[in-house]
This record gives sequence, C-alpha cells and structure tokens, in this order.
Amino acid sequence: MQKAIQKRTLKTRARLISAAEDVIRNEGYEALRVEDVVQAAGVAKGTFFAHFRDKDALMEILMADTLNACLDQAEAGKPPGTVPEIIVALEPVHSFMTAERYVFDLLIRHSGAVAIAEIGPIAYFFERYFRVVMMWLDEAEVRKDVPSDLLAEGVQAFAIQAMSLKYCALHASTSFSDRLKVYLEAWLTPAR
Amino acid sequence: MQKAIQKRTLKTRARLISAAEDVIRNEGYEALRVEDVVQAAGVAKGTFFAHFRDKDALMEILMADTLNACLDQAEAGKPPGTVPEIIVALEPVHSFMTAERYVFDLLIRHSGAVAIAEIGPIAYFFERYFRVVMMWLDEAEVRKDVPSDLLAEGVQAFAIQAMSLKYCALHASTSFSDRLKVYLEAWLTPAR
DNA sequence: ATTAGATATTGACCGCGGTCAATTTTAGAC
DNA sequence: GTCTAAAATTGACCGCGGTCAATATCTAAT
Repeated sequence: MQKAIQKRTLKTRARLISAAEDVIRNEGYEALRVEDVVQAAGVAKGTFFAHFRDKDALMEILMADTLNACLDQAEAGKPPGTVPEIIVALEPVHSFMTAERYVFDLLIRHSGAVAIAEIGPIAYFFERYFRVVMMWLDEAEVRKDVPSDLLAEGVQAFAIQAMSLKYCALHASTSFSDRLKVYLEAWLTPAR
Repeated sequence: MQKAIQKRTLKTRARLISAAEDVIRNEGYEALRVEDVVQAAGVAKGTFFAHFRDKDALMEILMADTLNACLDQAEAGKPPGTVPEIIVALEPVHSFMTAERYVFDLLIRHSGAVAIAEIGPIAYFFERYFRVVMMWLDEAEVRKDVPSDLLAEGVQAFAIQAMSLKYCALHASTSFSDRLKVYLEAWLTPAR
C-alpha cells in the first residue's frame, strides 16, 4: 500500500517554508515564531506541526539547505592542499555557522543523530562535511602517521572549538580564522 | 553605600537550591520544572526569578558545583603524565558531562561567556578545566613543538568532539574513552 | 455519481518559562 | 517604639511551542 501524497500537502509545505524564509531574511533565525510563519502562510498552527515535527525540524531543513549549498561551492573548486587553502574553502560554511549564536547552538544540538532512523538534515550535513574534508586530506600535504578520517574528525573538532571561542569573551581577542589556522597547523602538520 | 543583604534572602536562596537538588536527585536535570521547585521551596514563582536570572542560571550553579568537585578530586591526585592517565584523571568530569543529554547541551551553550561581566559558573569551570590540563601538559610526556596552552585547548576540543559523537548514532560503535584516547594520542604524541 | 477510508487542516487548549506592578517585610535612623 | 526607604516577595498575567479531537478535503473503488 503506497502513500497517496496529495498535491495540497506539497503546496502547504512549500508555503510554510517560503513564509519561514521570508521571516528569516527580514529578521534572522532567532526571531522566527511559528505563529508568524503560519499566519504568513495562511494556515492554522496545527498544520505546521503536521508538516514538521517541531520548530527545530524546520530550522534544520533551512539551515542544512544553506550549508549544503556552501559545501557544493567548496567541492566545485580545486581541492585545497594546505591549511590556509582548507580554511578558505570552508570559510562560507564557518561564516554561516557563526553568523548567529542561535544558529550555532542549534547546529551543535543536532550535529549528531540519536538513532540511525532519526538522522536529520544537520547530522547528515556534518557527515558530509567530514567526508569532504577527509577527501581533501587524503591528497593534501599533511601528516600521514594517522588515517585521514581521524584527521578529518579533528578538523571538525577544532573548527567547532574555534567557533565556540569566537563567542567567548575570554578569548575574543583572536579572530576565528587566525585561531583555526593555529589549531590546524598544529594538528595537520606537527613538527614534533 | 553598601548593599544590605538580608538573612531572609540567603535562606530563601538556600531553600530554592535545596529543592532543586531534590528534584534533580529524584528525576534528573531535564525533568526540573521551576514550578515544582518553587512549590517544594514554599515560595512564589516570581521569587525564583528574583534569585536567578533564569532557569539556566540555576542549572549552571548546580552543574558547576558538581563539575568543580570533580576537578578538585582530579587536582588532588598525582598529576597525570601520559594520555591514558589524563583520560583517567578527567573521567569523572567527562562522565558527568555525558550522563544526560540535556546537561551536555546546556554546558556547551554556556561554555563561553558573551561578555566579561557575564562569566557564569560554567564558563568559569571550562576556564579552570583548561588551566588544569595545561598545567599537567607542561610536565607531561607530550610534544613540545607547540605551547601547552594550545595543547590544552585541543584536549578540550577533542573531549567535546568525543562527547558529541557519543550521542551520535552514526558513531555509536566506539566508546567515549576509546575514541578520546585515539584523539589525544594523535594530538599530543604525534609520530609525524 | 456515490461512498468510504485515508489524509490534511483546524483552533481551542495546555505546559512552562518568564515578567511586573502591587504588597509585605526588613533594617537602620531618630 | 515609630517611621521610612530599600529590599524581598507575591501571583496574575503573557508569549510561545506544541497537542489533539473534531472537521474538512481528497482519492480511488464501485
């Protein structure tokens, strides 16, 4: 027995997403209110939750869209082979992630899926980020004493650390890119 | 003109904290409801918010207390000199951090202070964690090509990464300690 | 065209964190 | 003791995410 997915459903969903994008474009992610979205879309509140498990689920979809577009761009160019090149290639991704505190928090909260069945757009994106970086590192001028998947996990860890500290008054003196550069050089090309 | 802090204030605050601890002991952090706490403490809801900026502020105090006690313990023992010893020394801290998903999320959210004036108990704890690890690394058998404060920041980044992945179904096969060990060996004692 | 069962939508309602003007209590000055 | 200004407490109220039984709409079988 197959699902009979109605046209109406797609239309409503599209209007909700479009309305949400409008709000975000004008006021940012944090300011988004479900009531505003449904009003702009011309549907009842309950309809929203028939389409998205909760507010975060919609946020995940919208954010992952943007992030995946950034990664598309990064993958389209020539694979970076050095630390500075890697940082440049990932700059759009990191820039989006740190543009709004609310965004960063939500990304972290959803970066892992609790169950395989629940892998959301954000968890999937982080997996993709990891894979892309790993491919780059396979061919890059970096240490080869540990496997590149480990190196890629480290890049992710350091990127997140650098973003966290960007929001931290105790470490506000150094810029995100500078800090990440120091981290990645020490991680990927150790002098020992 | 100094503040005239009343005895009543201290008493009310103590009762709120004690009531909160009871709830947490019985039902965990996530289940805590402000209404339950004020009822158990026998005060009105508004009183709660006269004592704590918001619910998170109380959580911060309670969690930081526990975490600082763990660090006290870690500092009391002999300073660890190798990766396995460091992992053992930090085990109580990491164990608490990953015991409840809600706790981990809140810790991350408050790990940095937005403004110097707003350094909360959690941000302060992370600073202390960093300093303790740095001291250990100063005397430990680890790489010396980069300063120990950088190494300590890396330890923190990898610990958080390992905790995140613990909650991630995509990486659930490896245990937290095993993963952290792999990370820290690659970070602190690279073969190049 | 009719009908039936699945699917989508509705909006009143709930839970819970947080606010604030009004009220009560406190601690010092006299 | 009395008065007074500051500090603490109160609880009705609000905002907003999320629920669910009732209702409306669609689709396919006949």
